[in-house]
Amino acid sequence: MKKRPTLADVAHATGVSLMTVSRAINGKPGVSDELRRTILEQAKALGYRPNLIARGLVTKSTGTLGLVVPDNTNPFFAQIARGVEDAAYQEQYSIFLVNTAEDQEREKAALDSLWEKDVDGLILCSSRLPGATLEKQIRHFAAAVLLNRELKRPIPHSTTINVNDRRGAQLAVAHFVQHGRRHIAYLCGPQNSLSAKRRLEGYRNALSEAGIPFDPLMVECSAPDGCAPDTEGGRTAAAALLTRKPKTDAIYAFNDLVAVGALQTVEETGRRVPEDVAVIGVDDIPLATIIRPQLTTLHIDLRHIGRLAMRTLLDTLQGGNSATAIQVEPELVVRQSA
Amino acid sequence: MKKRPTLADVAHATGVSLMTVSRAINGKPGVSDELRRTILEQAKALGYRPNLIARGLVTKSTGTLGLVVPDNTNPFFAQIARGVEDAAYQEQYSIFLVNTAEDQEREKAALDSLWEKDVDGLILCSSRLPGATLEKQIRHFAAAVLLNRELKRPIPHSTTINVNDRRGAQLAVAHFVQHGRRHIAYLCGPQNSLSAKRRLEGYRNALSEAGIPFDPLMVECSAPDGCAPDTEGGRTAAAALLTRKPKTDAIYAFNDLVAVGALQTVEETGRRVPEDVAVIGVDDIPLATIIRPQLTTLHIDLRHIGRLAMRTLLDTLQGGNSATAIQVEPELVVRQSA
DNA sequence: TTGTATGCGTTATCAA
DNA sequence: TTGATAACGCATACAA
Repeated sequence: MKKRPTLADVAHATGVSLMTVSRAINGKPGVSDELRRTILEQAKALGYRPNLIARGLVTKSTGTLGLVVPDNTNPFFAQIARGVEDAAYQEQYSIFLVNTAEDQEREKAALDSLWEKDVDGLILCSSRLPGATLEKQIRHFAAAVLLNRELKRPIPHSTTINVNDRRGAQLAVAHFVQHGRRHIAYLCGPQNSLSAKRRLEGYRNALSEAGIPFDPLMVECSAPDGCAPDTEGGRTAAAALLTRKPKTDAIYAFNDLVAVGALQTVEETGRRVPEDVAVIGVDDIPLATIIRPQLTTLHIDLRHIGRLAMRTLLDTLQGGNSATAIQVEPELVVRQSA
Repeated sequence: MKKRPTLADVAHATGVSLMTVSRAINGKPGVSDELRRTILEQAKALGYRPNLIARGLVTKSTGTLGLVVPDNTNPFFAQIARGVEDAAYQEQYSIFLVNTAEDQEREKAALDSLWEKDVDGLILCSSRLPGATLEKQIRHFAAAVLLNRELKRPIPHSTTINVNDRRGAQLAVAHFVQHGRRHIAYLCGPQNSLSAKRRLEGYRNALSEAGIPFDPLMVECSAPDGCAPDTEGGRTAAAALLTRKPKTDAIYAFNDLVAVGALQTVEETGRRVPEDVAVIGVDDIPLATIIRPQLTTLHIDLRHIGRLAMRTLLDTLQGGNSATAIQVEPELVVRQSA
């Protein structure tokens, strides 16, 4: 590894002072065009690159952001991360990626670590931390965006971004009703999941609007104690549901993975999708168009959410953000399963 | 945002010198146990956290690593990233995640940016950079691990980790042959892909070992000019192949996504999997067990590779790594599609 | 065992 | 238009 040249090296090579080089490099006024050109040439020749960590020490701005997700392997967060990273690249920011593995201790450690690294801002997805702890941690950062999390009272310099899950659930159920379905089940998500709760609410609202009584037996959990809401969870949940409620003619699933599991179980029990049982998922992950029949689902533009989070963060950093809570609307994409 | 306390603040609050606090915090000798306790208490009370960026400036070690991938959304890289991040968490390192989007300019920018951020080491996946450029960039880092890339001659302080794709392809083809298949096709990956080339080699070798002549018409590209080797690519490639070579009874696909696309097309043309046409993929992504029939595939423990990359990097950083190239062996997982 | 001086690479501030 | 100096928060080297 070559030792990397510093401002002093460039200054020495050009025969000017350190500050003049600094100004030239940063495009600041106060250097004659002629001199500036020579300096930039020298800098390039030497392969000079500013040491952002040293710069950050004095400017109080490191050009780094923290992105905390439960699991970057989950397509949901992977898409968001990609959106964040794309926007960060454009704005010349670098992002620290940290997984919490749904573990509170690890989440706390992650936030502490990010703080130590002096990041300019934080994007925190699906935080599992209790309100008080969360607020205390958030205050360590100059700006924060909370994805998929609501706050009792707003925290200064922080914004929440949530998907309108109630509306989404209503769209799904309304679609079922419109097509004559009456026995509509909900394969719910983890107990402690915020979006799972909201979707249940929307499901119940839509049911009551359609004049269909709510039946607790039509709700089955796809992620029992500690399990993730994945395809396997969808399979077993659907199996349980279909034996308990054989007349089920529509299934609204917590997410696409669960929906696919349900879809497969439905077919394995000799029913056809969508003729006998219609299925709607949430997220519109790539799998939704891979699977046959293709999945009808609530599309959420996750990359866009990622970019939005990034923009909001930057606005907050620059003092120009007033929004405290943002809602993103899902959109029903009708394909083959419903 | 509260201003964060510094060593000086703790020192002042405790009434000792800055250095004594530094020693106490870092667990270095030279502080009486009594005093150390008091200092640590004060530090905790004030909520002191070391500023790692300032520390890095003097110690020449930032505790950060760069992870560069073409696309963190691709399950292949997502798994690797997760492995890297898990290991990093254990070792108290933080990782910068950067996407290149398969774009050389962006890859170069990513490496420059990482350099500016003064990362201790670099994990670079599937670099698209030409050898000379790559080497020059790599030399900027104290240590580097190159995933899925080979080097003409080794670069100091850097290690390559590659999957034994030739062997993998041979395992797949041998499995086909063993089960009486004779018309074995290969749905290849992108032209410029290293692993695609290696897999083609393995395919040809295995064919010749089995006494089956190589027929170029049995090879179809699943990722024509610029397209990604995904499910859609697998579908169109399989369709083209099956019309040209209707007697095909086995398909070895570049990866699982392509394999799934092929599998679906096979079934849509009225053939059964695996009875009429057997299919084998590569990677063993989650989709492989979701899809029906479940995909027989070459399992690669990507998380393990991520952790391995991390360990190798750390060993190099500590001067205790002699390995210059590591091969990881794939394993054939026989499920339902072959 | 404790403290002081110095420097890491950069920018802000003020002087020339 | 240029340059000298201090400071950012911390650790290394050396002195007390």
